[in-house]
Parts: sequence; C-alpha cells; structure tokens
Amino acid sequence: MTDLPPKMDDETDSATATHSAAREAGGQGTKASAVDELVDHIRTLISEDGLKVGDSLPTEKELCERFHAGRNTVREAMRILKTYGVVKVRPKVGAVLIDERMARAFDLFAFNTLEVSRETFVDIQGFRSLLEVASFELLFDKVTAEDIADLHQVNKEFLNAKTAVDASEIDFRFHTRLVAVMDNKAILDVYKIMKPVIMKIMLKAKTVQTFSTVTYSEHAEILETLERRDRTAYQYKMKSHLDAGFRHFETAKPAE
Amino acid sequence: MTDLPPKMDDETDSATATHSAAREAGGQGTKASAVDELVDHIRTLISEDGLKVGDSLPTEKELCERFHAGRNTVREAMRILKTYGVVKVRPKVGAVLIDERMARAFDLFAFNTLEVSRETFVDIQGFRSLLEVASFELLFDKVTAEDIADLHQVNKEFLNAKTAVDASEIDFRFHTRLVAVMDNKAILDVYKIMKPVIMKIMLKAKTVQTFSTVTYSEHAEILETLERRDRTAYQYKMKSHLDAGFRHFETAKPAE
DNA sequence: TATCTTTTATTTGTCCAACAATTGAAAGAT
DNA sequence: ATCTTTCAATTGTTGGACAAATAAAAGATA
Repeated sequence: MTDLPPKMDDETDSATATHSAAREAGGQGTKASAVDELVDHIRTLISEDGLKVGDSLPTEKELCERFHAGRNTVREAMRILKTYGVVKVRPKVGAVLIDERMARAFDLFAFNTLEVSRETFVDIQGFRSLLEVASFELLFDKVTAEDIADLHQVNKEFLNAKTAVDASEIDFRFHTRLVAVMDNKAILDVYKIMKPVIMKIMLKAKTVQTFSTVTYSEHAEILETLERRDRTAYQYKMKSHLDAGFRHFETAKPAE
Repeated sequence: MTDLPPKMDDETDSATATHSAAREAGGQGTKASAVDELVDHIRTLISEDGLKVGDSLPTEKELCERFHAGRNTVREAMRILKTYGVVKVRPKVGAVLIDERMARAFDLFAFNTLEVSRETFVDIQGFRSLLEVASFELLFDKVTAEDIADLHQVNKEFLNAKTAVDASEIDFRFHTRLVAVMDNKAILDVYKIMKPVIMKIMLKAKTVQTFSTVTYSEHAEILETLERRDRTAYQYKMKSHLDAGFRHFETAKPAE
C-alpha cells in the first residue's frame, strides 16, 4: 500500500526532458551543467528507445562515449537517477530501470535532518483546503453510495487504533479515500505525495484519544453532509475539521 | 516571493537513515557504500551542529579530510543531498542548506512529455479547473493590484508572439502568474510540473491567431472580473475559458 | 551428462591528480 | 567613496588507476 504503481507500462516514464536541465521556467538563462544535460540525454534516450521497467541502460563507458562526457560526470548523473528511484545499479550487471519514485518521495521527508518548515505546513494545509473543501462541486458530482460506504468503513477503523501513528494512518486513509472520490489520478497522486507532511500535521495536533473521539465523530458528520448532499454544511464541516487539526501550528506562529 | 526563510527547529532525527546505509540492524549485514555512509555522516553533522536553512556546510576538501573519503565520493554524496532538495551548491560559495524537498517530491512525479494518454489530459484539465476556478475564494482573498498589473503585462505579450509555441508559452505564463496569486509554493510547484501537458493542451486547441485575439480578450475579461471582485463572473469566465481550450479533446473522445 | 567449483572478464566503486569555470573578496585606480 | 581589476578559493569536469563485485565461461568431479 506504500507505493502505488504509477503505471509505467504503456506510458514510457520519467521523460520530462524539459524539467531538470532546461530550467527555463523562471526565465533564468543559467546554462545547465554537464551533469544536468546528461540526465536529460539519458531520459530522452529512455523514452526514445521505449525502455521500460526491467530494461537495462548502457554501461557507464558507453554513456561516456555516446555523450562525450567524463566518467565521473556520468556517475553523478546516474546518482541523480538512482536518488530519484528510476534506476537501480549493481556492479557488473549495470543499471536497470525501476520505479520506486513514490517510495523516494516519502524518503525525502523521512530525511529528518531538517525539520519541515512552517511555511511548508501552511502551504500543504492550504492545498488540502483546496482539494477537500473548494472541490465540493466536483466531489458532490462524483460521489456514489459505494464511496460513502467505504468512507464509513475506513472511519470505523479508528476504534481499533492502538497508537497515535496508527490513528494518523487511518486519518490519512480517510482523507485519501475522500479525494479518490473525484476520480482524478493526477490529484490523487499529488495528495499521496503530500502524505509525509500531512501525517506530521495530524500527529502534531492530536493524541490517540483525540483521534478515536473527536476526529472520528467529525468524519462521521462530514459523511452525513455528503449523504444529505448538503454542500453548505459540507464546506463548513470540512473547513472546520481541517482548521482544527492545524490549530497547533497557528498558535506557534509569531504575531504579525 | 519565492524564498522565505523557513524556520526549522532541530528535531533529533532518530532512525530513518538514507535507507541504504543503516538499512538493517541485524548485525550490520548489508555493507553500505562509502557514498551512503558519507551521506549519513553529513546528516549527523547537520543535526549535531544544529545547522538550519541558510547555514553553510564544510567545503568538499574539508569533508574529504574529516571523513577520510575521496573527493568524488564526497561529490556523489552531495549530489544525493542536492537531489533531495536539502542543499544548494554554488561555485566558490559552497553548499548551503535549503528545504526544497516538496518541490523535489513533485518533480519525481513529473509527467511524461511524449506520450500522454487522454485520461491524463482529462485529469490535468480537471486539476486546473480546481486550481483556477474552484480556488476563487482564496484567489480573491489574496489578489493585489500588483498581481493584476503583472497579469495585464503578461497578457500584453500576446501581441508580440510570432509563433504558436511562443503564444502558448505566454499563455502558460499568464495562468502560472494567476496561480501564483494564491502565494502557495506547493500549489505553484505542482502547476509548473504540469506544464508539459498544459502546453500540449494549449497548442492543440489554438493557432497563433487564436491566441492573439480570442485568448487575449478572454484573459482580459477574466482580469476585469478580478478587478471588480466579481466572483460569480470570474468563475463563469474562467470555466468557459478552460473548457474552450479543451474542446478539441472532447471532440476527439470516442463515444462511450 | 549433470552438478558443483574455479577462473575469467566485465562492470561498477573509490580514489587521485590536473585543469577549467565561477565568483566572493581583496587590491588598486579614479 | 566608488568603480574596476586582480587574486584566490571553491566547485565543475575530465582522465586514469586500482579495488571490489559478479555474471558468464571454463574446468573438475560424480
């Protein structure tokens, strides 16, 4: 359940050639480094050759010759792809394509050396508000009885939660299932990527008792508004629910 | 706007090493590579010294000497940290700590440029509708006169566009600037990542003449509703605008 | 023949040395 | 005091060398 398979089969993946190196989005005329150019070259190579998960990349030496780069440059480029979770390298056998990007995305925030900044928390919570509150039109348009039944089912799991971490997992699952109602893979994937930060927000705000009482009943009330197709009530309840979970961060906020 | 100094208090990171070094506690079974060990060393160095965003790391040479590693090993370790979005390296000035992890996480999720399925198009367009139409409350709450002036400025550039590609760049810049009004880095990052797909949608729907006439005036009308703070009109105009740009995909849709 | 062991060749991992490119800081000129 | 030039420190890139790992081939044994 950790990593959804971002479906790499038919869609040749990870070929956004215009992103890492040609960072011209901001208008910065900074020329890309040799390593970044090489990453782009390798990505276009992957997409043009139609390489899929399990296929092998050329050896380091071949990449050196093909792209006229030093071996250390090739190695740094491969190190980027390894860190992205796109390739797995073993001695002798070489580099084979994998897709562990979702796991790596979570690793970024398991990388606890730096605490997540308060601005990131605020941004993510604002994003959630957009995806779960402001989306009510699309949500009410798509929601089915099965969705609501599933959501009730997930919410019931709170009663079995032993630890706060367990409860926050369930909490996240509830909200993820709600976002899934919209039946939009792009939105759902983005929501899942935000999981580590959302979990931190949930954990910081609540204890295990809070989850099984307050959060549980708030979820139930939200589901009720969904069943009644009461848009106004849904917006109010969901917004209150999100704000409540985020209150601890606001108090820590310096007066401005 | 982009870089605000995120405060981060150090939380002693317990486990969660780089998933490769301290992978298994069972009797140090897997020997970590020198690069992974070095990443762990740097991580503990960061936490022990209490370094926060904006602080500098030691130079490559110092890291070599302190951890008895070759310079290429140090460089590959730093490359990992750069890919994680934790450090930013510039010649002469060295490596300074940043927190771009959320942007990097979204990068992992970047969409394929070459071959995008129709479902992806539909999903992205639905996402845009959420970010640009359903977001009107946040949008109207945050928008300033300067924002509107900027948007007018960007829109005027249509008149200088020679090719359809140029025009679509401007079109995307307009919408990006609009999304930027919400002052939410996470949302903005996600929108930028969708650029390849959005550009395809724009290019497929319009010619260069269409851009400089229809699109230009539609943008102007949208800005007018923003200036008047007319939420209803904004929603209607923006929704029509997005739908119009997407019409070609609906016609190509097979009957179902 | 079939299976296990050893050797071999190839590839990645690490380190070293050298030079180019970048740029903050110091020195000099106006 | 301000601008320009020079300098020096640091990162970026390349090439070479050797060690470590390992898949494949060769050899040994039953």
